[in-house]
Amino acid sequence: MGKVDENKKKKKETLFNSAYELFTTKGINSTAISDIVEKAGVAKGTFYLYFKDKYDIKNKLIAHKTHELFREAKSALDAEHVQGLEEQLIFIIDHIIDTLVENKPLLNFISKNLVMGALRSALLTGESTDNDFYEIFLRMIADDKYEYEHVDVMLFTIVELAGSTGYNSILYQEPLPIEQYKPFLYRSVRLIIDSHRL
Amino acid sequence: MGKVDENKKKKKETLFNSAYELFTTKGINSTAISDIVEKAGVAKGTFYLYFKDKYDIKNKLIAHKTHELFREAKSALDAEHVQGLEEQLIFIIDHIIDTLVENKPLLNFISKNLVMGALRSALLTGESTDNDFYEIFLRMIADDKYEYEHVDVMLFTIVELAGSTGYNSILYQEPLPIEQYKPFLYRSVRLIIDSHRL
Amino acid sequence: MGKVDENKKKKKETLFNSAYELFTTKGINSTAISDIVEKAGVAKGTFYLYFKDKYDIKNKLIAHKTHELFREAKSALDAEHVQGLEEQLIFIIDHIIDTLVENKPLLNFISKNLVMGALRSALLTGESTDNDFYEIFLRMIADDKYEYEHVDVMLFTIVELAGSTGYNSILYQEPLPIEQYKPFLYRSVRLIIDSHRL
Amino acid sequence: MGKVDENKKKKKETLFNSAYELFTTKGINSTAISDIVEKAGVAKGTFYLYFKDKYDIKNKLIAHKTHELFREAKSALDAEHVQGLEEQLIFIIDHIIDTLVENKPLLNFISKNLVMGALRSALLTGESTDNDFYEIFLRMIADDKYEYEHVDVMLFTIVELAGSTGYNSILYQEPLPIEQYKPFLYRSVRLIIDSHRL
DNA sequence: GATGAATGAGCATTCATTCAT
DNA sequence: CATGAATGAATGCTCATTCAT
Repeated sequence: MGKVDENKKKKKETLFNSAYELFTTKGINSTAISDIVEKAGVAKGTFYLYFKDKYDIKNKLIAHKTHELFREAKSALDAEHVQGLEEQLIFIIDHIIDTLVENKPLLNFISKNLVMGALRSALLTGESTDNDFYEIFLRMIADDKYEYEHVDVMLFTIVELAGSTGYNSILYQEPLPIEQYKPFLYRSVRLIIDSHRL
Repeated sequence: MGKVDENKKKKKETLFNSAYELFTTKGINSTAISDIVEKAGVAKGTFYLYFKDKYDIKNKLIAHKTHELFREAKSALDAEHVQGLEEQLIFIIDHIIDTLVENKPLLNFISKNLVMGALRSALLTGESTDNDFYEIFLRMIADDKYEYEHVDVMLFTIVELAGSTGYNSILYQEPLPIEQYKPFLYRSVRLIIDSHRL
Repeated sequence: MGKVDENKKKKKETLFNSAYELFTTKGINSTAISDIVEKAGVAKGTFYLYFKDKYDIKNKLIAHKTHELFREAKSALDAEHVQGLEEQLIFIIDHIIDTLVENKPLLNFISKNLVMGALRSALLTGESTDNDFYEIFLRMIADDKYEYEHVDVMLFTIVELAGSTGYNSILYQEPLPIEQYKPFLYRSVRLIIDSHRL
Repeated sequence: MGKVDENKKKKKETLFNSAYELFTTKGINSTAISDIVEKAGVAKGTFYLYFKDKYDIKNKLIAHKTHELFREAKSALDAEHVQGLEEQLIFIIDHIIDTLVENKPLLNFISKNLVMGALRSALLTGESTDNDFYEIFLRMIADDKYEYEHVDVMLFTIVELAGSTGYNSILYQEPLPIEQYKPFLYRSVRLIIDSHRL
């Protein structure tokens, strides 16, 4: 990669990071492009060299951050030796929840976009195939000792349930703080998995 | 109610309706207060006599519309003679889903705000107590022949699950069109209810 | 007219005058709306209360100024007792040329828009019918002792010829200064009129 | 001409053609230099190696296109054996009108600049002397069997008249479509020529 | 209460021009 | 010669909010 291309990538990343910081602290609506470029230390026009508008960078950020979240959870899972699909899926959910508990601005940012974003992220980012988490999930399911039917429905239901309840529980402690809600959530997740077992 | 008060209420309602129509067709971000007042046929200053700003009217609209949704579902439930908590809750969910299938702009508008909005709506609207659907749900549970523990957690989990999956299924037909997804959703709902039965 | 309406009309006129001054001195392309409002001493938003954009005010200005030019020429004609269509038309042309010689910025501004603008100005301004110069010309022709055919073609040809040659002669002294070119122009005008006489 | 010079000329021509295409389709004001270079497939900086700015290329284009128009008309005239100045001048006007009828974007572009542009084009382009149409016209006049006075005034008047009326008649069909207006125009042209005959 | 003219800060976006490579 | 990334001034336009009537 030439020096110019290196520089370009660096500029884009700086804009990316600046936007993320501002979106999570001030909110998207209150963040002006002039804020982003000022923080990034580049000229206003430069922003438009890399992104179409504020919503372009927002979408790319959400996809990127969601991706990161799953990638980290999967790495952690691979480091341990968790047996059984139920335990594996709950491990991933638990890891993501713990990460978001520590990073509420991030939770607030990706908010309820998490779910569909996650499963579609490969599409959005256009990144390499080994990042396709949907594929990873399917492989995990296939490797389990049990057989499952309607796996896409199963995954969808679990992810939506965890995402939606986790969001409220973490941010508002309603109806319970997340640590107290976890047992209920994981029980429901297990029930849903069981119900798809052949 | 005096003629003046009547007139006042009417103006407020006109603004309410105009805002709703614009929010659902143009989106909230693209709707200006000047659009709302123009459609409502009142002067710009008048808006500020009734609402603080665009987000004030937005929140009140969401609460109002959510309320309406539950009220209609409850009325329909009362018209039939559905026995058993499972059947009753599923009836309500089913009714709301069917309503939203026919009214996608509304779904899009209340979107994922539905859930918390619903349970908190009494707070937001400050309306009369007999509209408190949380109370209504509690009574339904109390009237069932079984006993339940952690009813608030149970309701929360069900509502979040139904809201989150229903939203995607209706609007994007993912992972399945809503009619095909319903059996899976209702099975999960039943499992969650069962797991809270003493 | 209420005080408010009076004020509105005054604001619009101030914007009109400021725009005209700037357009004629700096040119249209180099005149920003912020220049106009600054000169007019009003806020930027006020401009958009009265005009759609820069080109809206430009078109209205051209129509207005062209109108004025013809109105003044006609008034001068009526003050004298000029006999015969040829003499009358040449009087009007001569009066307009003399006015523009004294006001080159105006000539430069309306430039070649003069002609069509003039004959269509009633349409553009939507002003009262007695300003319709096309009608006035037709009446002048009808009142002449001779009969004419294809009067619309005759007027069009004369006006285009006078406008086009006058513009160059006044502004660039090419091929001759206007005072030296006038005899040639008026001879051509007479020939064209004669050729339409029955 | 060396290969480098050839390449240079080619680049300049590509920019020229791209600019013309854009000016005629999008208009000059709406055409950015970045549009021109993109269409030409050269880098932005390259533009500035050949032209000062947008208006530089515009002026050169007008002169070039006008030139072409006259050159083609003269070629066509030479191919036929038209006798008499009147017939010759009308032949040229007629040829140019017919060309512009088929190419309205071009007419729109050179618009009313045609006239002065034509007579001054030798100056603007700085091209070789045998392209000087003014000289060509003078020779045509000298070769006629009649003698003329004030030939510069005569040419100027004819060219302005034809340019100005033709523009409106072709583009707006006002006051008549060009084919119906032609007899009137040519009659006026003949009258003007006659009036300069000694 | 109701109006709507006026405001002017605020913002997105464009684009001619430069200059290091 | 040619490039094209970077610049940042310039500008059109929006819109929430105010306030005199």
